[in-house]
Amino acid sequence: MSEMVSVHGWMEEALSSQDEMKDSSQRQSAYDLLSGLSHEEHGSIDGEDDEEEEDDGERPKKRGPKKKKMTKARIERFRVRRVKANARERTRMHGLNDALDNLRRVMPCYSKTQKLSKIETLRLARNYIWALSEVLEQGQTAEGKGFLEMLCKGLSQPTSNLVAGCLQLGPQPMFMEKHEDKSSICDPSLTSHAYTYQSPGLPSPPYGTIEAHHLHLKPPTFKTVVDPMVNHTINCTTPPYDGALTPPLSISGNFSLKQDGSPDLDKSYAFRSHYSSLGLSGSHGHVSHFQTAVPRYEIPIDMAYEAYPHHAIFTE
DNA sequence: TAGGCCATCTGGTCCT
DNA sequence: AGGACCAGATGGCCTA
Repeated sequence: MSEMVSVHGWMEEALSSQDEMKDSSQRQSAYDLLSGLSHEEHGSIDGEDDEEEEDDGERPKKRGPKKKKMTKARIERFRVRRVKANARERTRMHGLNDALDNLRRVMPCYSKTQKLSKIETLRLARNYIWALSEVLEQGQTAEGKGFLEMLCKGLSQPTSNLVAGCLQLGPQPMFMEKHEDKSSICDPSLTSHAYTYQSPGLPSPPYGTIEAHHLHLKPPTFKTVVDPMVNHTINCTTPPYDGALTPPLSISGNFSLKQDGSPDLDKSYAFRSHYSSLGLSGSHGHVSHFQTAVPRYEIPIDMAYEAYPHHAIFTE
């Protein structure tokens, strides 16, 4: 790798006189122009090819076929080959990035302005597949704590918050208990964020901000799920949704409770609620109340959850 | 300023 | 010989 360093050093030196080349394509062509020759090739131009040197006792003689002398034509061929290889590699990486973008679009949450990093996209994709498999195989619902936990497993806190925000749920206490640091703040600005789709609390850095029209909540698109709780079939196939998103619900909004405390799934199917402008008013009141009541949210996380089990999205 | 993320260049390896 | 793929290095950009 020292060779590579020297190559880069050589190129950088050559490039240093071209300060204005900020544009990557410009820089790329400069690289291509200047880097047509590898370190070794470069050395060979002047007939200093190691392979052809006499053994001076300091360097062991290398095995293998002797290298051909670098003629001008050969140098040119190498240069052209290197330039072409660079272009192919760029194209290949662009293809890879396009594929990643496509993957991002089918993730449970998608934002043009707040793109998941590559690694987080892959992790979330894995979790999403896993979570949906669980839904199919074990008849779980694609909503709520369990589903969210599966989605967020192994994700960074910002990504977890993003997913939670998109699904309008906060990471739950049990989920949080996995983390050692419980002294960190609970940040209902996340809830505020969820309400307004702006990003004071959600994982803005390093990803930027979320805007409502950029958020694209993508519910799972499996065909039907038999919900054991209500023993009827829910049609979960949701058409692509491009319209404005409705403000999210609080947890209590998403999971309305019957009078006996059991979840009223007829009223609380998360994704369905998501596309409805109805049923929001109740939760709005709660969220707003919470926000005004606890302006800075410097509460230990378990305390906060006890106090506001239904209204907060807690950060790690 | 450090750290995360990214695009790009590069040389090595494998395959056709 | 040349293309695809890969991983290391590097520098730029952005944010805390």
